[in-house]
Amino acid sequence: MKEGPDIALIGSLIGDPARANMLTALTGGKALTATELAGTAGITLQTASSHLSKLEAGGLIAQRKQGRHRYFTLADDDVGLMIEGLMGFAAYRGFTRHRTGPKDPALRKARVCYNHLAGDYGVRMLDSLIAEEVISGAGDTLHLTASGADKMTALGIDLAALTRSRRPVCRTCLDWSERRSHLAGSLGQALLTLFFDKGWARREPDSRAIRFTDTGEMEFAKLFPLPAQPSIARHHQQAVDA
Amino acid sequence: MKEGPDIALIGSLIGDPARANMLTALTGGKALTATELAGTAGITLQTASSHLSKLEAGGLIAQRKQGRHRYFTLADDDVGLMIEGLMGFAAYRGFTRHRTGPKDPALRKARVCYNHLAGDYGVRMLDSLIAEEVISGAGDTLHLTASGADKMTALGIDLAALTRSRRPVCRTCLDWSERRSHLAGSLGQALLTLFFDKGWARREPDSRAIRFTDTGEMEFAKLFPLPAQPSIARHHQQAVDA
DNA sequence: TTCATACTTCGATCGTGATCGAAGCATCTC
DNA sequence: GAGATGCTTCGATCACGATCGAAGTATGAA
Repeated sequence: MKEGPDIALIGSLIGDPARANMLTALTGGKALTATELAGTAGITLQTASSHLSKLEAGGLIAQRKQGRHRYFTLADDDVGLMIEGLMGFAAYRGFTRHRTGPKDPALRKARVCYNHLAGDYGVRMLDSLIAEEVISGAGDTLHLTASGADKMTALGIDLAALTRSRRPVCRTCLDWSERRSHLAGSLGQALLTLFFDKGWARREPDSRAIRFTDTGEMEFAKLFPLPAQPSIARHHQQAVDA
Repeated sequence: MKEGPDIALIGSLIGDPARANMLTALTGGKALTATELAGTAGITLQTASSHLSKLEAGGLIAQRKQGRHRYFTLADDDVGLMIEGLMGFAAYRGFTRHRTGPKDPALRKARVCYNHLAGDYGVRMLDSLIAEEVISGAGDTLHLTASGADKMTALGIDLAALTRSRRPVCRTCLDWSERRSHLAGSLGQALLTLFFDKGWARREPDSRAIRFTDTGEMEFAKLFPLPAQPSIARHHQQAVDA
């Protein structure tokens, strides 16, 4: 017995409601202060401080001092993917937090997943990128094609900078609302940043939801057309049925 | 705040060491009795019973009465994938359970992941299946090709039976030791069953490890040849580096 | 310097949940 | 039937950890 890695440690870190709320908030991608996190979790600053030090000791979050503030973020992409994965599992089981709020449709349409685009739009974007052969790959191994690299450069994305880091350029991330993959990795991050920079989309205040502007919707539809007759329809159906 | 699904519930279920041990044991795929699970977790039968009812209420496990025994299994494939995913995260963070046991190399080579093959051999098998165009697909959407269906049928796999169920035929499952995907879904299960039925491999007693026989090794290498010059080498490197 | 803000540490309280003994129920064997 | 085995339920204990008040430290503002 006692085989394999220890999942109880991570489970217990996530298992506390206050910590889970903080982690969920941090999945929004913005760096938050201890006071802000205490507010979202509904606890005092002292208690929050205790939780935050535990999360940091567990390697789930990182902090950055800036003046008299301490900004907390998720430790890295992996933590974001792991939490988004758990959310997918929980959502599928119906473990929603009591009422599904009014913001729910907006979250399902488009939201921030740590640092990249998730929700219906996120899944559509990856589908389109694959259909247009910007990205190719089988299984979980994705990579940019030569023509895809040209397209991304034309969009104004500095591919050299992306490949310079040690992070993977293209990764899949399981979407909790769609139960299909969207694009993560440094390219996924760069694309979301592009949307913000071009003014095509902006974050809803105090939410993970992303609202596209009218021109943003148009440009998105133009850049990421849906395949007319998706060859993956059969599998998609299975994924929904499963 | 309070957006999205509730991950604290699942976290707290997994967060208890006794429950985590039971779930890990059940990831071996075999149905286990309450007494056996109590043994692996190192607790009395009464305590185990309490934990098991909680896990069942949370939808993570299912039980099946058989005479005076109650056999427990993971509720479905999704639970297995979720736990294997957490293990991958935990292993990568170095959250191993104190000493990495002597069985560790065997586990990394080949093991049962709920109902399909995992470890180095599992990853190699999926790589080969994709390289040989038995399975195709981009991102996380995998499906059998026409020629692949013929090959599987020739092996003695009843594809009609696989597609009859509502489960997906091909799925990816993140491997905690390799940090890459292997094949899950009903086809993944059917292939592992085939190895056992043909006598090519057998389970180590009281372990998730799988030991291939000499002929099993040969047949496996013949059936699932490695691509000579893997086109995915670049991405693989990234995944390892990340 | 003085005050305010942001956060941590200490210490005490308190509740929840893990644990196990004992008793009860179901099923199989003889 | 009697006895044994497998498991659940009840009840009590007990420890750990979540919580917050109070005090202490660091940084910025006046």
